[in-house]
Amino acid sequence: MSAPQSATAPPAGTGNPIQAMLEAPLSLRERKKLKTRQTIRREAYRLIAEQGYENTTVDQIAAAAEVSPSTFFRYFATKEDLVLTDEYDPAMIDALLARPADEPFLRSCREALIGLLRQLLEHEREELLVRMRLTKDVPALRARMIDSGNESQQLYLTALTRRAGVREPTYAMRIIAAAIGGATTETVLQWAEGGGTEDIVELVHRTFAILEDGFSEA
Amino acid sequence: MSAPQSATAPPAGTGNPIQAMLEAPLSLRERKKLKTRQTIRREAYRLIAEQGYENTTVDQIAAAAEVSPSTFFRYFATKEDLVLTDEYDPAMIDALLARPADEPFLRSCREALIGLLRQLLEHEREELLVRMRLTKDVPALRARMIDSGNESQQLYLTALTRRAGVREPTYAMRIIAAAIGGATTETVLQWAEGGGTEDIVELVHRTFAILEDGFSEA
DNA sequence: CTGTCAAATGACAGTAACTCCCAGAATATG
DNA sequence: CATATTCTGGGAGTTACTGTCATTTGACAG
Repeated sequence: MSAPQSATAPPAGTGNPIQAMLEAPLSLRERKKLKTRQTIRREAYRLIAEQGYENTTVDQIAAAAEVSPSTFFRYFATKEDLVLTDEYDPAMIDALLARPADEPFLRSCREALIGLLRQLLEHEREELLVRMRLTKDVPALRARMIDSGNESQQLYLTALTRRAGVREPTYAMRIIAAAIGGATTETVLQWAEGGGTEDIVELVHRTFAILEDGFSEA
Repeated sequence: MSAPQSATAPPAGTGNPIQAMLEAPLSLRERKKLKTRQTIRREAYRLIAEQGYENTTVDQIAAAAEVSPSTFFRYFATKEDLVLTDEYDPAMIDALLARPADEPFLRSCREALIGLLRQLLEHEREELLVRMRLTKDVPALRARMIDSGNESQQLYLTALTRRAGVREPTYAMRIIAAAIGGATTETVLQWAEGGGTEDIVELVHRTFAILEDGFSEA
């Protein structure tokens, strides 16, 4: 292992919430942890690409990353978390709340989503695609992905509630959040199924157009 | 176990898809299987009510139902299936396709859903409530419930596709199915959360009203 | 550089959901 | 009654995950 090049701070960030974490001055310990995490994930993706998700065991991944199985679970609570852990949710809420309060909610959602996707595409397009494709194909992952816990639905609901300045969401808010959540999740999955060749911004526009006109197309 | 009353056909059905299964002439073997299945499920629900879902093991359930663990898995592929297996999906598709083809799709969905719910409420209101409450509370269940595999989304998509008389669903169909699926799932869960005290038909009407007017309420 | 404390790791044992296989029992069939 | 088919129980094995404890590693003070 090479020696650390002193503990001075790296260059300042760009405001990208994902990069921000990488730019903070990290202690040796933190750097090691980050490195371990990345190694585990990288090796996992490699093995999964070779053998498939179900055929790849945690033990194999741990061995490939040269950590003990115990350590694996200290970094990822479950095997599914390897693929599903999402660092963007807070960013999405911020983006939503940053929109003007008098803008129609559907438009706020559309613009926030597009903004976030643009950032993601720029920095981790490939990883995003792999993850989405796995999410679509592996039942266990698909199930947990759509679970309201870490899912868009909860996120839209939070934004709606805060924007209205109330504590408890109304019935209408819940339904709206559920519908938009379902539609946007499906949008991203569709993009992944097409191999990422389609323009996702264009897809998002189509999705929200459908929602806005009350499904009159069907 | 009481003797079968000869192998002649029982009285004709009422059109209820659930009763229909119970009315078919069953061989001894079939009747035993059905009974075993019911026993397992009943004992499982009892234990889960006492101890919670996670604290109840398959071995306990098997013991209570007086079958071997092997047999349990022959009847329910996974522990989750105990709660999640749905016999109504085909009925829902039929109900959807039975609506006039020129009716707006949203209205078809609403009416089909209401019709199905009315039947369910009449015959198994309590079981439905318990299941929905579990589905809302246990993360693993909530996740799989919302999974497109056995979920309304897939079901709406099928109906939309067949009605349009095409093979492959269009992009718009997928988005519409996802949105309606999300909204209706949330509707039923909300009903369950309220303990079933609210009028679910009324909730369904509210949900579809929101969808129809393009979320202008938010 | 040294000693001390907290955090990270690895080894181990254990649990629970599931799978596979095989022998024997129950049911269907002629 | 005889035979074929299906169902069941038992046992052995795999895998994801949990908890505990001793050892190691990095952080920090003097």
